[in-house]
Amino acid sequence: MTIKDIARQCGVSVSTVSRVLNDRPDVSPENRRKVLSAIQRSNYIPNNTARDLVKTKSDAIGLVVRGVSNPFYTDIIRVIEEQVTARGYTLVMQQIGTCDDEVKRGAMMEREKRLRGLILLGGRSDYTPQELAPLNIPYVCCSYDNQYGTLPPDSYASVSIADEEEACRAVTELYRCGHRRIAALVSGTEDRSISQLRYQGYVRALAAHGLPLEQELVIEAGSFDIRQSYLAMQRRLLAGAQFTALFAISDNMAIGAMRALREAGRRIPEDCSVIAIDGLTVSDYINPTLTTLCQPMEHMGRRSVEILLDMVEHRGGPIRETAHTTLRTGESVRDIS
Amino acid sequence: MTIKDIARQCGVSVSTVSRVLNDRPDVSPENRRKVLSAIQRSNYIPNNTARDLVKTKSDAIGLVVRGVSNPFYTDIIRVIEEQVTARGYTLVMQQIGTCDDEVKRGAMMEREKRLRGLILLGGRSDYTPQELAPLNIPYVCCSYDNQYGTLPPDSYASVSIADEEEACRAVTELYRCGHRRIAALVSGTEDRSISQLRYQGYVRALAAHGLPLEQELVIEAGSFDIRQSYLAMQRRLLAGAQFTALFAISDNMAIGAMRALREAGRRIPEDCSVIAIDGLTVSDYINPTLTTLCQPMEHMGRRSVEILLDMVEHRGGPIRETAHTTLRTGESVRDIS
DNA sequence: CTGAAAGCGCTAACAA
DNA sequence: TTGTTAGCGCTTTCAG
Repeated sequence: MTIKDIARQCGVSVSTVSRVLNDRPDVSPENRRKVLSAIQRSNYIPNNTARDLVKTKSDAIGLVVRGVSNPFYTDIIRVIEEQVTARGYTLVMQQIGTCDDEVKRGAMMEREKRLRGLILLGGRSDYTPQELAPLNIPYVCCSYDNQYGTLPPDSYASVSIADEEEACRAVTELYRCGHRRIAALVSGTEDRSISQLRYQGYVRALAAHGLPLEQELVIEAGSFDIRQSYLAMQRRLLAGAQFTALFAISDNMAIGAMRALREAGRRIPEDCSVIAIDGLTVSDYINPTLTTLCQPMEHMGRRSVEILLDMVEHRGGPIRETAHTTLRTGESVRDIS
Repeated sequence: MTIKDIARQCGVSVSTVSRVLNDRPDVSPENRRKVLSAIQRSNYIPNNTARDLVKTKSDAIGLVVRGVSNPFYTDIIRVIEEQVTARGYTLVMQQIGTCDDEVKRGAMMEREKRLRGLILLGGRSDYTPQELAPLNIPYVCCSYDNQYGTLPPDSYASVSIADEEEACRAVTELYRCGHRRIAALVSGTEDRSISQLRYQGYVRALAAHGLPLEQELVIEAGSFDIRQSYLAMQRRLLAGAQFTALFAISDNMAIGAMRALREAGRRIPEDCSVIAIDGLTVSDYINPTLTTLCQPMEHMGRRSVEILLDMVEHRGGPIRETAHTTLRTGESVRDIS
């Protein structure tokens, strides 16, 4: 079933059919009606491939997700998919491991799939202009920024929270509750990702409140994985680390650590308070419910798509947007002041 | 940069270039070398759109995910994406709400994106041949079967666990531990989805052990949502339901219910044991860790892709495969016998 | 308002 | 082993 068949059925030319297909005004009402009903009747759907070919562009938006197992992304992906589809584009998603290069992958997709735009969900925060050069299409960094890189600030688009600041806020919240020995659970302290940023927020908060930075209280899991977090915390507890509160850079990691704390006989929040950043749905149901700074995932996903399509459709340039978190108070933090 | 440019550069015809592009044997070593180096040099990448058009088929595999927020799917999606990409195809994913029609959506995608095959992740279990008729490409049902439908058993492919049987096994496990008043938390008892299947496993187990089926102990959340599960359980507890154990049809729902139990002052597992089906990663870290029948998600995702591509590449027909769960013993079930 | 015809970039006969 | 050429299904001038 092609445009030709429809044309024949209606006794008009393919151009006329094409016109009604593309909602052009220059078609007589009568012909439009005829064509429309023929399309309906024969269940015809235009061949996108042919369309893309002649228009020398596709309707594909790429999504490269880094660090797949991260449940934080699930909701954002949903929103992105929804928005992209709603705006008439097609989402092509690829997931990559934490060690892969999202830019290289994005550039490959750009050419192979003739992408119109690219969303990078999670990634490194230290791009150089050279690294990004292979990307010839608009892109937006979702949920991270380029804090450590050398991209000119107005040359790229991003939607993220102020990681350092929010981490500082989380730690300050613990401080406000009287905690003075506050541990931090991070992926890495110098991995050039949000882990480092949030770690620095922790460092800044300690400094701001006149607390010493102790290596004993910095726990590196080496990844954002729940199991690695569990194991790292277990090791550190075995080593006898003493603290009354824990700041975890992500909900998922907090959940892993909480099991280790529990197993070591440390009650939460009686013996140890826990606060995190992300705001996973499940965090509000675990025992105890987790106090966390919720990222506005819905908003972030939507804005990423909006900003990207604005660029794709030449309605706007690269915008860097900072979203704000909301404190969701759970049962995991105790005021000991 | 097109195939023509390359041809001109090398002083050969487009067909020759096309031949080396497609790794055909009938090209002289010299020409092949020339073309290859020209391609390299000019950083040329073939236009997939044009390829797809002439071959009247694409390299796209569709994935329709129903019930987006279900964390159970996250891992499977990852595996599916990995496998599909590894085999040289492109994954096009669309998520739909629980009320949307996955077949209709799949059929649309088939035509718009010229899909080669389709994976349906989650869906109804009561398709009729008429409903599936719009689908003219191979498809496989992942994580569910067509128990309630009228599709000829050898006409469709699926990879799933034996939901009813596994549910029966879960409930029997509770029975074995001495429980006699066992509640069930389901989405719906007659929703023609895995919820109904697992509910029937519950019913069968009760019958097998001579226990009465009591309406008071059947809790319908109306969805697979964690919050709805929490609220449903809360309502039922308020109504004064008495039971010593709970069988939840999914981990996610169990987690929601556990909070309600906790808040009602019922300790797990001392006052109420909980068992579920799915085996989410997070379930092994919550407090108490959840006893659950783990679905082999990795395996199921991989097999779905394998079976689908076997059909797409005409290497095999529709296969229905049943995977088996593994009991992961957590702390949520207590032996009271 | 309508139709004929020229491509979009590529593949695959078919001929040479 | 090569090149020529006819499409794949659609959009878009350009005439009428």
